[in-house]
Amino acid sequence: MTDSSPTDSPRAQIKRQQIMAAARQLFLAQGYERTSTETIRQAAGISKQTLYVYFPSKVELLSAVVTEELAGFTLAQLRPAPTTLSELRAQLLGLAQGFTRQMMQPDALALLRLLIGEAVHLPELRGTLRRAFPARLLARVEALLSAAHTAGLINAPNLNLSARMLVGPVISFVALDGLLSDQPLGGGPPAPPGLETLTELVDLFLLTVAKGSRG
Amino acid sequence: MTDSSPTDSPRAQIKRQQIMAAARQLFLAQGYERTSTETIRQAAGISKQTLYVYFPSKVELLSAVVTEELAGFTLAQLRPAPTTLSELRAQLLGLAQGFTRQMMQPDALALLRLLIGEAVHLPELRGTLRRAFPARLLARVEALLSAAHTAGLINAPNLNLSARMLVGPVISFVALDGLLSDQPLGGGPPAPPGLETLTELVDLFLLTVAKGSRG
DNA sequence: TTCAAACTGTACTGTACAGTTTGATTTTTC
DNA sequence: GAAAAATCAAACTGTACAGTACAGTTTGAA
Repeated sequence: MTDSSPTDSPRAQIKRQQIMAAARQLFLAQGYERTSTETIRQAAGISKQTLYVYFPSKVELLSAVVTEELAGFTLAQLRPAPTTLSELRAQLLGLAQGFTRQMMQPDALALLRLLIGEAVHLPELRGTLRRAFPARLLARVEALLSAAHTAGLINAPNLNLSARMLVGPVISFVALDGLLSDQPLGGGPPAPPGLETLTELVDLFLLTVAKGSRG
Repeated sequence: MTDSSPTDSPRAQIKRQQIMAAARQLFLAQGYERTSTETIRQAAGISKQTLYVYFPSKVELLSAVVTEELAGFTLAQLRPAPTTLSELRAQLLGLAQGFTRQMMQPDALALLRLLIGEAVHLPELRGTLRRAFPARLLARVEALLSAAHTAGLINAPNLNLSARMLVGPVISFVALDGLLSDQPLGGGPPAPPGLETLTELVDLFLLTVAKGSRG
């Protein structure tokens, strides 16, 4: 937003990245309030003045970090609409697997924690919530199911609820095992659900949209 | 824990509650770091000295507040093991409904936000996570399904995953619409899913554990 | 009336922090 | 090699905060 960089030269870009990398690590590890600009400047190896040349305030630095971090999350490639149940199954599995793999990383969980805990109190981050990863997954699955429904593959009168039947269990792994478990911070990442579990989940899910299962 | 109350007289109990009520409101609205002991003391209408007589530190006050708040959440009464599918259905619906009704309250969401955002950084709260509400729901549903399975009502080789198939979608409402939506803070509570939606959800879920649907 | 517990207000300690100012020094660019 | 841009260190401003010290006041029961 407020681009107070000295120039937009490659040089300046690099410095920006250098500052953001340092800030990123600290914000994710300690949270926003517990991280001081002094610590950030030390970690970035620059003077305080330079920091404020590149970012007008601490909160704008956070905003830049979070925005970039969020942009790093990707959902599995959008593929052509499925024409068979087996294609649908494969696409759903791909989405579920890609999501959990990325999300169960310590950094991803820390980012989510940061967003959930701080965004309410920081207007600068408010809009970021809408673009948050789990919400994007729900939209994507809903679109996929809609296509499958149009193609006559499945039976789903309530698309949003059906999407939640798949996305919900996936989120439950992240939320319960990732966000709400009390493992010590250094104690390695929480174990993500295995591929077999996700396959089993997708198959259970397909039962709920199978043709003929309801009116 | 550290009980530094002047006495355990009813009088002291009341004062404790009075302080905790003020702190509760502030912590939930603003978060831990953004709430000062000075503000708490003002809201409680007492002197700073008194506050520190009843609670040895700010973080212990938070801990007391969170612990009490969490104790206020209840799951639907434990009922006798279901003997018919229709009983199972009713019990599942009761759990899902009770959970969402409580959880979609602004205060409940704020507490969850506080737990997720702060507990990692405050050893005093770490253990509280294990007792957090959503995790309790999963355990309860799993136990219920186990009983139903023993009674021969359902088919569920993977009890934990099956429980997640119900709990996950319920959590998805809280997580996506409650925690990760960016509605302005004063803008009323997020709309909880209606009873029809939850009924539909339970029925979809039952398809995944219906006898005969898989080996 | 006395006594003890609870409470008050105020001032204070020590610390931490975001952001600014200054004036000098380095680095880049032409 | 000079002008311009970027960076630096360090001191400083103003504020905020957790927790303590203190000296005096209220309250309620014996």
